[in-house]
Amino acid sequence: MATTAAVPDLDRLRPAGTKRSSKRDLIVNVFLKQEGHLSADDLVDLIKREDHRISRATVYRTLQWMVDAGIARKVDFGEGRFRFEHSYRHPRHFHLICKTCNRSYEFLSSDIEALVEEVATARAFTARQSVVQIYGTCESCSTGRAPEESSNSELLFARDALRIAIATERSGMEFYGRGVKLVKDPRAREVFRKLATEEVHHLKTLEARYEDLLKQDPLLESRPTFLFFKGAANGLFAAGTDQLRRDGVDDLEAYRIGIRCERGSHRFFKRYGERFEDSEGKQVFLQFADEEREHLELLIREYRALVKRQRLPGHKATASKRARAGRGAKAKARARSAQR
Amino acid sequence: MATTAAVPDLDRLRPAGTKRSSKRDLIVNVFLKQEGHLSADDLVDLIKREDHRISRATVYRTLQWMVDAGIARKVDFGEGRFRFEHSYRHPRHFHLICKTCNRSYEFLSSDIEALVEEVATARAFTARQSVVQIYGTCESCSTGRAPEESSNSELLFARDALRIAIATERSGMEFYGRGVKLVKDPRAREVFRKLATEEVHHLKTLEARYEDLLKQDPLLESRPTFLFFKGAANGLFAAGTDQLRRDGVDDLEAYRIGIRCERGSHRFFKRYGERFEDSEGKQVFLQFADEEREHLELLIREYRALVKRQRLPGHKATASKRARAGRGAKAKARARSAQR
DNA sequence: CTAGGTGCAAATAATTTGCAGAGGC
DNA sequence: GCCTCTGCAAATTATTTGCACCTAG
Repeated sequence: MATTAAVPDLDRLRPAGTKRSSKRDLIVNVFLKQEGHLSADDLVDLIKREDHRISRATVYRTLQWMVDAGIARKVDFGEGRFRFEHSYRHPRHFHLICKTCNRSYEFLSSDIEALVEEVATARAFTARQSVVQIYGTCESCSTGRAPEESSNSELLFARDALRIAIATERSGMEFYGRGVKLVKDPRAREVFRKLATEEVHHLKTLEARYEDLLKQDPLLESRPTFLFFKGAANGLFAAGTDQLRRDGVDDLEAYRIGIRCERGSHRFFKRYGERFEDSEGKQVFLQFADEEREHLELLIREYRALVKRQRLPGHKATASKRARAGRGAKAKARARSAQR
Repeated sequence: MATTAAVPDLDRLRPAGTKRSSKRDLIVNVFLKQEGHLSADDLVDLIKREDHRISRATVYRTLQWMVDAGIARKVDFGEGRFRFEHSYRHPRHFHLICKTCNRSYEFLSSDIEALVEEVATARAFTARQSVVQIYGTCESCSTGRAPEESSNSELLFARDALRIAIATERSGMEFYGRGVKLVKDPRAREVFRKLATEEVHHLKTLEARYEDLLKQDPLLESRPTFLFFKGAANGLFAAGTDQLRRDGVDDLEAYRIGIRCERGSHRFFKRYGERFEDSEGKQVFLQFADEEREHLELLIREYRALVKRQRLPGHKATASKRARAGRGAKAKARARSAQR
């Protein structure tokens, strides 16, 4: 759908000491107009239709050039030959490959990526790229129903990332809202109130963006999940809100929980912001990543200030006594670990 | 190490209407003596050394025959040609592939497998096989140190599966031990006591097997993790034991927790028992799987009996009242879901 | 004796390369 | 004019196949 995008800024990508060529341009354009995973041969056929004087070798050379330039990715579905997919505006992803109809379906799993990283770390292996392929039979082949045409994965990625972001902001709002009521220190209450308001603003921005996205494909909401990310389904602050519900959460504890959640959410916006190849989505996410980092820093600062204030006499006797006693060291250790 | 195993019962594997042949036997034997991932060409070289009159075509044909017979698996590391690995006594696994030295390392992640299954289910895709490959640089290539010789993955698999099984039994022991003290109904106490004893027996069997395994490779304990399975590191009953620690766990709740844990542990033994290609390990695991299923059934029976008994009058008024009131339906629903 | 199994050489199939001429900067 | 791009044909690489011959059951 509508990926008839004009040739991107190829000039930027063009490796040094390289010349423009009308044939290469033609091949690149034809390639970018296609959806899905083309074999070299498929592309040759398409090219021959436009200009039959372009040779097979040139197509091969151009494919290699596109891979080097970062426009295309070479993928191997175990067929004994390679296929090529766009990488411009297509996030890295994994594949479901139907052995019956030879179609392939894309997905991304943050959870699998995290586990892959863990395994690599455990084996002291420096992972540069990973391939996850699930071979089997697709829904339309096993039910006999017509295959649903699939939306382009950039849109799906944006949709899912936004859904997660929205859930995160919503849970953040709830978290800080609950915090305002729970926290005893007046300054802390002010901090929580401020952050709650910010989350509301973020939420509005994200929801507006989500609406925009839906306009690009009316069926977008009904399409299957592209980005799998378990922990984030209810928002990254959901666990924190649960913790706030527990008895005996004092102001310091509330800060610590907030710090943990903000850190997760900062990471989320940073990581997925970088994955967006669409510059607007990227901007929104990276801006939020920055803001979340500011929240994080604010919380840490305030946390420390509160620790200091509680240590001073003239406050609640019990609290300051505890702080001066054995607990002081522990709290410091926690604050330190909170910075990590 | 020591995989110079005699040719397995090839006769069993031999497809119907197939004739014995000394050349094929030679090829199969040479293949099975090798460790690691051979390309067809590697094997041809090895064969030529033994008998230079065996042709390339025969090697190819025999490799295909081995794949069909289930002795070998064809793997694709994206080199433009296939490699072959044993499947006899080698559990299915994933790969870390070093692009510098072209060595490949094996691992298995139950966690990744579970996520892969989830993704497939979400997309209504019938998964038959999945490939996970991590490309990058291995430890010895990035540090320059000599590569550690790796143990054969059958042993590593057995080691890790046994470790998990031992942790599971240990946690099961603790779970039932705690249950005995906590549970009020005398019959339930008896059930918990019985199960605790059984877990002790299991534990002994498994520990003995683990000791045997260590004899096969003195360095076995120091080798890196092969089977990654997060949830099971502390035993599949660990979470259950934590739940027992909570306040307000009544006898029924204790049963429900036990049912959940036994189900997980039954699944574990079944799933990994089937993966063992070593018949002894397989036997131990599958036998345990059966016993865990019996435990499971016992718990469900006893759970139901207790529900019934509590519903009868003459018992603790509060408990039976609750059971007769709104809670009855809920408990039934839980029992039903417990059967799944 | 007959269905497989095997060797050899030739066929495929995907991709790469050498080289001479064409074309952009 | 120089250096890159391109077409063409030939080379390379991994794997398969046709066919005549061989061998186990």
